[in-house]
Amino acid sequence: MTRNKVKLEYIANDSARKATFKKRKKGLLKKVEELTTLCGVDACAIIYSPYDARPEVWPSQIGARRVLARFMNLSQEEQEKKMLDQETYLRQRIAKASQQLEKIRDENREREMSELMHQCLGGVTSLEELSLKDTMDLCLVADKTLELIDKRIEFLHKTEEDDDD
Amino acid sequence: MTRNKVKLEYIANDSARKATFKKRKKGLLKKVEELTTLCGVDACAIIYSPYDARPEVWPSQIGARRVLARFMNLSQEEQEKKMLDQETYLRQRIAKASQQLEKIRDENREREMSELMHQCLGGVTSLEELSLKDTMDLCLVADKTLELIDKRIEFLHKTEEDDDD
DNA sequence: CATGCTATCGTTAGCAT
DNA sequence: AATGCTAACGATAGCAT
Repeated sequence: MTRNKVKLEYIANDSARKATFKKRKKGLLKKVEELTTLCGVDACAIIYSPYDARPEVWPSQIGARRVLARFMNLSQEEQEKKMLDQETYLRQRIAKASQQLEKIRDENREREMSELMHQCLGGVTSLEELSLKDTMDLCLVADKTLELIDKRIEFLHKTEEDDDD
Repeated sequence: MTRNKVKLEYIANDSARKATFKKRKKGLLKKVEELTTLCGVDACAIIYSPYDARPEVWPSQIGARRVLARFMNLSQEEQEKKMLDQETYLRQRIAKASQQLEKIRDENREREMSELMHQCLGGVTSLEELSLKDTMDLCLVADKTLELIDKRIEFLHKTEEDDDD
């Protein structure tokens, strides 16, 4: 069941597409209902499909028209400002994923350099074998480590003073 | 985490409500995007909230307007026919749940009578102790059981004939 | 073709940072 | 407040009837 991750693309098979449509339409309307109930916001949904002459509308003809009236009254320019269109939406998701990737790369780089530093200290690796970039990044990690050691020393001194009191 | 099932009602706490709104709005837009992509249907969503002056709109100003134009052009009467309003939606869900309940009750009743029949056959219970309704239902179960036995006998006879061939 | 089932996957409430 | 995390919950794809 649901063995292969569903690809997000048009379902070619007619009956499978209709079945998925019915299920997901139902799920979507439920979500809209929950959102408006839980958060007290005004929303509507309109879904056109080849399976019905009329669109599916939520929450009701009246409710939808009220929301739409608000929407249609906004000037076109005003709307464009806050509008989250599909391209913007996808760009935001890509940007976020890229950020996460970079963060993970940075973390990995730091771990590498930390390991390298310990290898150098243990004499397994020699500084002469390293590229310029590796040497520089190694310096950063070494600096960080020194800072940590300084803080530790300071803490231990403070503890000693407290003991004297 | 999510210890107590979320009650479907307005969230009184301001910050919790806002947090839930942001999360669910995002999830909802994703669902709309998926539905249109997978099933090739025309849809839009518009969500007003107290957190933004402008509504959240999907898929875009142009796309939403195209769907809305279709919708607004329908006569009011035509719309009412196919409209699934909130009350109808809830009534359908209640009706379905009631059906399931009744089905389960029937099944339980049949199990009860089956047990009762075996008790009677074993002499644990006497037919004199039973109400009219119980007796009648017991008859139904007994009839069913007899049918099963007849079928089994028929099957065994057939098997015997086959052995003779 | 519609409906029901359920393993699997996606969503999110509550918490931590 | 906003963001990230994750256990728990809900939605649903594929199948059976």
